[in-house]
Amino acid sequence: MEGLTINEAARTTGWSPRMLRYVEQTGLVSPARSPAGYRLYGPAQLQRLRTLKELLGRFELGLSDVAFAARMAVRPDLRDAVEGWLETEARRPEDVAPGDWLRFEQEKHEKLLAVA
Amino acid sequence: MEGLTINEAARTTGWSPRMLRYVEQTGLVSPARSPAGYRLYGPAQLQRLRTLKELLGRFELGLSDVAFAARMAVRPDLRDAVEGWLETEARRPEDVAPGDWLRFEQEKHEKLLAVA
DNA sequence: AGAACCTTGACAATGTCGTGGTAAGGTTGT
DNA sequence: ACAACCTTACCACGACATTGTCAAGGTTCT
Repeated sequence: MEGLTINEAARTTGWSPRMLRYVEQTGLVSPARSPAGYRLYGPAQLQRLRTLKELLGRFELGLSDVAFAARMAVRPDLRDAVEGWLETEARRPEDVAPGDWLRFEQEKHEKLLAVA
Repeated sequence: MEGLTINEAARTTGWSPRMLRYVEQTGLVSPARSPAGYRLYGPAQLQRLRTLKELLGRFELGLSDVAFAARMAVRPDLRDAVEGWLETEARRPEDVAPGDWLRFEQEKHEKLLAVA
């Protein structure tokens, strides 16, 4: 029995057993399994669970937010598309010649979405 | 009346008027206003609305996902904390000496969360 | 002035998220 | 064998996300 079982892990991380299963379901922290199927949390998982809790509390995030970030981290096409869309938001008309900036935006969006 | 009113914008973008108000509420696309308070969508907003629709459909995203990405784009502390947490996920024990890697993770998380 | 817009606000239906339970059944340590 | 675990699979509830629709009232165009 290499590692803590779910109730032990719950006690040392502050999550409930129920939530540990839910966190696993989101794909954010997945423990190993014993031959009989018991969840076995190692030091790495325990640490990740604690810091995850910190992260969520500090910024008022939901698990789904972090799960979405994870999805972006693993899929460059997603990330590029989202960040590309967001980049145009900050851009101001003053940055570009009066007649050009709209066409610029348009082509940029088209390119980004076409590639993705 | 510089720009399209909400129903006109709805027709050319594929969003419903109701959803255009909702999108505005999420902060993702905010039209200008006429002196009387009418929403006026310019070419830039229309383009952003169309590409936003594309983006959501192509990757099965919700507005809240993109809103969260926008929040990260605007707050480096949030972004760094989330990405820092995620980075450890990909890392394998083999990358580091057997006794060191856990301490390494631990310190990394502590630093990241302390700074944020 | 009257039709055809626009505004905000509210109520409603459906769906997902975050959590907690509970039940039926397998595993483990003494 | 028996207590104390564990597993999966459900039901449930409140909060939020996504849409629609309707009402009361202001604006615009002809």
